[in-house]
Amino acid sequence: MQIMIDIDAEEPLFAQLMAEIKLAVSTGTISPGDSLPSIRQLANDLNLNNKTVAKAYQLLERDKIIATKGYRGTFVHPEAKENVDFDLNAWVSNQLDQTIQACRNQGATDSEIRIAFTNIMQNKIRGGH
Amino acid sequence: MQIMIDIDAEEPLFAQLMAEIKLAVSTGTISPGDSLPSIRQLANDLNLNNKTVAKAYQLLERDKIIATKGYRGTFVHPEAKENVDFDLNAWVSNQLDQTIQACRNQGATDSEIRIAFTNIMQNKIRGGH
DNA sequence: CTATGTACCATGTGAATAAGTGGTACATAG
DNA sequence: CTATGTACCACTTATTCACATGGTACATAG
Repeated sequence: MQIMIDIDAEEPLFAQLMAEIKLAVSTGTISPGDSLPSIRQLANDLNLNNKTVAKAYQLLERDKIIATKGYRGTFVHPEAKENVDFDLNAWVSNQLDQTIQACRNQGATDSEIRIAFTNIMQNKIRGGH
Repeated sequence: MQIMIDIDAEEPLFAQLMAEIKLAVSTGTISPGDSLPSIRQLANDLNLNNKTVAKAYQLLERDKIIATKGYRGTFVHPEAKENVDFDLNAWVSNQLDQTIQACRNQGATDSEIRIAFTNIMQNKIRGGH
């Protein structure tokens, strides 16, 4: 498995790494059960920070592309090949897009939508003021 | 109609003004067909900037609380009393809240939700990278 | 000429956020 | 002791945005 990270790309480093690993899974370069390099090892090889690799690994585990087994290391998830096709971010984008379009159709300003969104994300669903 | 604006309040000035006018409508202080002070006049009386008052007026017109008639001035909308009860911002908040909770339930990170939201608001529903 | 709403231009301020870096520490198990 | 993933802490950098301000200008119609 050879991974190239472009520091100058506008795509975040952790996202690039995620994409590369997903690609490796979908192309069969790595298969379910295969072991992956440790966070520290991969960070060292790619000249990345541990946290950056850890972030990518955490998200990949959430997406059931990989599975960490604590001190035993990290492995490709048994159902990785099925799960690489599901893009959570795309799903989220679709959900949000529908809602936003509905709000716009009701006449809401983008500014108002943004403010409402921010309030919700901060659990400040303020009513009066 | 007496309107008080609190410069030190955390509520934005234009929002305060909107709330005051809505209140005046719902309490009957002003009635459909009544004329409202001009933007410049009200800005002067309340010591606000023209743009701030104009913003409040524009949003109130969108919400069909008031109706501007060009050079003839601004008036309380015929159906103002019915429309003051509908809070577009609250409706937007509800829509967004439901969608966001659904995304969270799918495992999406708040950060991911924010990024997807930002991309959509910028019409950059990027697919690849 | 005056007043209406409206449309541009621009600026400043403050807050929130993403991304990444860095360090320390922990329990686990070989 | 070493290596695993993981959890905290704090910090910098850059971007985006809401809000408010200021000025200029326009067509409209009295």
